[in-house]
Amino acid sequence: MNTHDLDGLSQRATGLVIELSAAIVAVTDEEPKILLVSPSEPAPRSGLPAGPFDPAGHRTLEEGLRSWVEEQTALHLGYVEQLYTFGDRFRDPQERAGGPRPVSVGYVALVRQTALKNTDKSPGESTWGDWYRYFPWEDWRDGPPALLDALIAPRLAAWAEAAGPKPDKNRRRERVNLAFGFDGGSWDNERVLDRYELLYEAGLVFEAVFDAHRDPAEAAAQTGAALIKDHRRILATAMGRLRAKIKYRPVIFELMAPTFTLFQLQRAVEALSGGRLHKQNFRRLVAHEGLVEPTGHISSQTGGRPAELFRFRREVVHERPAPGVRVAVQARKRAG
Amino acid sequence: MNTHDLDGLSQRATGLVIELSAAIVAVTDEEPKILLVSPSEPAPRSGLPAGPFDPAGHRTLEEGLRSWVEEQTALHLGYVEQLYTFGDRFRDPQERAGGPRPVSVGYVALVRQTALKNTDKSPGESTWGDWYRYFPWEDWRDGPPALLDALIAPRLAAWAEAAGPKPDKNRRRERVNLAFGFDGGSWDNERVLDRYELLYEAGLVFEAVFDAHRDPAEAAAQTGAALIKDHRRILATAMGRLRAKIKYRPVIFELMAPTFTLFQLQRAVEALSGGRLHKQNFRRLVAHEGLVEPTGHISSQTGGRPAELFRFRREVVHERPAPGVRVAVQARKRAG
DNA sequence: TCAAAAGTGTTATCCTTACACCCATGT
DNA sequence: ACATGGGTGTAAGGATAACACTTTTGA
Repeated sequence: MNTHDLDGLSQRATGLVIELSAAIVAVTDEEPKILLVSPSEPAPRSGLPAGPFDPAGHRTLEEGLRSWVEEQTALHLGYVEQLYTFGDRFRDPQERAGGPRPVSVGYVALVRQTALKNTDKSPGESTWGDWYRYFPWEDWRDGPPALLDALIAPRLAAWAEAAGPKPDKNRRRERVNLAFGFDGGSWDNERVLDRYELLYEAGLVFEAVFDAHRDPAEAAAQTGAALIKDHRRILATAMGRLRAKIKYRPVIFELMAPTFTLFQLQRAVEALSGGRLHKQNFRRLVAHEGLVEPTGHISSQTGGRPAELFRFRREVVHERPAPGVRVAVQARKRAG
Repeated sequence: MNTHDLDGLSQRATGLVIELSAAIVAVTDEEPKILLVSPSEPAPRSGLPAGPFDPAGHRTLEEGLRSWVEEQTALHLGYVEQLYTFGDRFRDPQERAGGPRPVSVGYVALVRQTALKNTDKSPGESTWGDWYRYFPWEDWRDGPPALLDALIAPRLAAWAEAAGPKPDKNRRRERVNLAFGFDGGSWDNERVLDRYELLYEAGLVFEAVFDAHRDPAEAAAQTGAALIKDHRRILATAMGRLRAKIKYRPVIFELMAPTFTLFQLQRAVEALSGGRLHKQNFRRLVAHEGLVEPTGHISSQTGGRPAELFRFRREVVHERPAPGVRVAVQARKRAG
């Protein structure tokens, strides 16, 4: 999945191609995972499952996406949601080399842990990767990531104060403080894209260095692993959207096995949210909101006292206007 | 602005064109307005400002949109947000006639009331229209619209119960009840798109009849005024997004003059939300959230006791994680 | 004088958050 | 015994929604 594949196709003539890309998310062993494909080309980086939209063959954009994913990963998608359409010039180096102008429509899809096993032996080279590998600064489950104060804060400060008119400096500083909660502000776990875009603009992610054809040695300043094209941007959008959405739609259950303990559910929410939740209140909350119902069965695989297994109560969508795990991630105010 | 314009352009060869469309919203005299252009073609319907994305000339999608809007309406856009990308086959009748496959990227833009006057005499044929003209069932400010019980409910029920396997019927009935709050459910003012899509699928909006090349006499069942192509769908998306967004982002102030009374602000929120708010609580809320600050000036144009003029407190975005007019539209439980 | 809108005060209720504490299992 | 996770009770504080009521203007 690479713009090279398109040379010679009719899209060439127009200089315009729509690429459909999917961030496919699962939660396994309490860790958030993302499905990746490794292009056969000698590319050093992997990417999301993706493929060009076929105006003649695809009835809708989403259908086109589903067929590409099925072809590349032998995975059948359930929940799929469109995220955003990116069309910035030169996010794909192929474009400078005379390739077509890529416009990419990003999607997020959720699959169950059980589906994961089935596709371990999938065709092609698709693999599951830890999504925090690409955004280490987004994982606050063990407290504020050291990376933030050690590397990101000073680098972004330097970028914000760089040469230029004063209003520009102020605006940059403002954006940094807002997105990262640096100057007394608080960390908003939904602003994943804002943060990634700032790091990109400041040249602190590999993609930025690469896209600008600057010295790859600068990649030493690299924060997180890179993906091809603007796939990491799509992944950031997916993360932000999911973190927002679990609060008012029961999407988390798309990631769970048919039955689960409340603790497993909590871990899954924490995995996406990137923070810890208050156990007792979490349990009361999901019960109170009518999101789950007991199955009567017991799991003894807990490592402690056996736990009751629950299932998702589908009826909840009729009872409440916005059913979701409306949990406040435990406040850990950053120092300074 | 019409796919005809594209014939002969390079896009022709590919059968693919990206159309950029904007729902430009303002609030004047307490009424929500939408900017429309009337194509010079002998089309019976008007549409949103729109134009094709130019891969060679436009640096980003949003920049392309802005340049088309400025060209067509002489209006400079401030706040702009991308909504969704639609690519369903045959939403544009031109496509059946051998035209290129249109993929449209929809945007919503907000402009101030003051900007409105400046463009009354704009070039081209752009005019402001009442947005509830296109969605009469969305305006609950004077109570539940009669249209709902009189026309929409029975027609949708008939559609849901139409021939087909039982699971399909159930699913259709479910969707209708959820979207319109018919069966004891409540009206969620954000589900604008869900409702429009159902009406479209059920053949109850003009566009559906027209697109399917069915007897235009059926347009008698028309609910709301029609727009060209899928522009009404984009407008529905814009409405839903705005109604959601005013609750957690201070976007409403993009529509207000620099200073305003609290009642004007309330009316603007009501105009978008389509419902009434509790006056006393609204005032306390915006004050309490720190969204506004008094200017010290007084307006006597109120029709009653003179009111203090307020302005938006920009600093609020630093103080709260999600500043917005988090108001509950006054509950008017539907009968039945 | 009356209608219309600006404002203030008060209360009951619900939700959130935090803390304390006991229960059952495996090692 | 103790670590780990399951599970219950309760109380303080804040936000919300619904009232009632007074004030100030223009027609």
